[in-house]
Amino acid sequence: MGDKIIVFIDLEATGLDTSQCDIIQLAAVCEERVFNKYTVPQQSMTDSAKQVTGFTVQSGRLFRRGSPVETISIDDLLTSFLDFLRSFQRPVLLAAHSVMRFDAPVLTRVMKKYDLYPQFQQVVSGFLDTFLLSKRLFPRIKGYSQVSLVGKFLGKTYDAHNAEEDAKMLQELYNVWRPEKSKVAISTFKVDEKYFY
DNA sequence: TGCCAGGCCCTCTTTAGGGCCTT
Repeated sequence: MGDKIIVFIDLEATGLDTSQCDIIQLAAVCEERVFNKYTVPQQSMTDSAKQVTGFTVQSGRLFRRGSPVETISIDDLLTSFLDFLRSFQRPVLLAAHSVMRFDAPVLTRVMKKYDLYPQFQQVVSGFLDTFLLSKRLFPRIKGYSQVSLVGKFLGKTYDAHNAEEDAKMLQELYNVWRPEKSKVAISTFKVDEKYFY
């Protein structure tokens, strides 16, 4: 249980329904190392997802705020993500804001769909939910959205809903918080918890 | 199998329920 590697992740998707949404962008950050890939979703985006993320699909191409974005297949995206995680040479903890509500169920479902879940389980030891963690660390503050936490603790605004920026900001927040191990442990969940499909 | 977090805060509360937060 010594020092686990924490990889901060974020994903943008076609909507909030974890049982069926498609991944559009997946980013992961660990210290100076960065993973960031995009893929064209198979299904249309919800109106609110379009509004929030700024992504659009036109003629099978992905755009963010009107600019074209380089994409790869979802299969390649997932495979290269696993390669990135494996490069740390030990099981990693995936940290994201509300990971238990959103990122973990989506990743679990999609990994299973592409028969990559055994590999995923092999390299990922668990999930750290920074939303739950922030509420334990700072029980009396007003808002716990990532944007408000970044504003409060880092004193800055940023390109929210760009997965890479979100993941980087999350790492910065964590480094500023320097949470006790016990509070981290309480906000950490095993990969194969039964509520993931 | 069947279930879809989860713990704290607020309030039209304490014999409880809904919102937060994530796209």
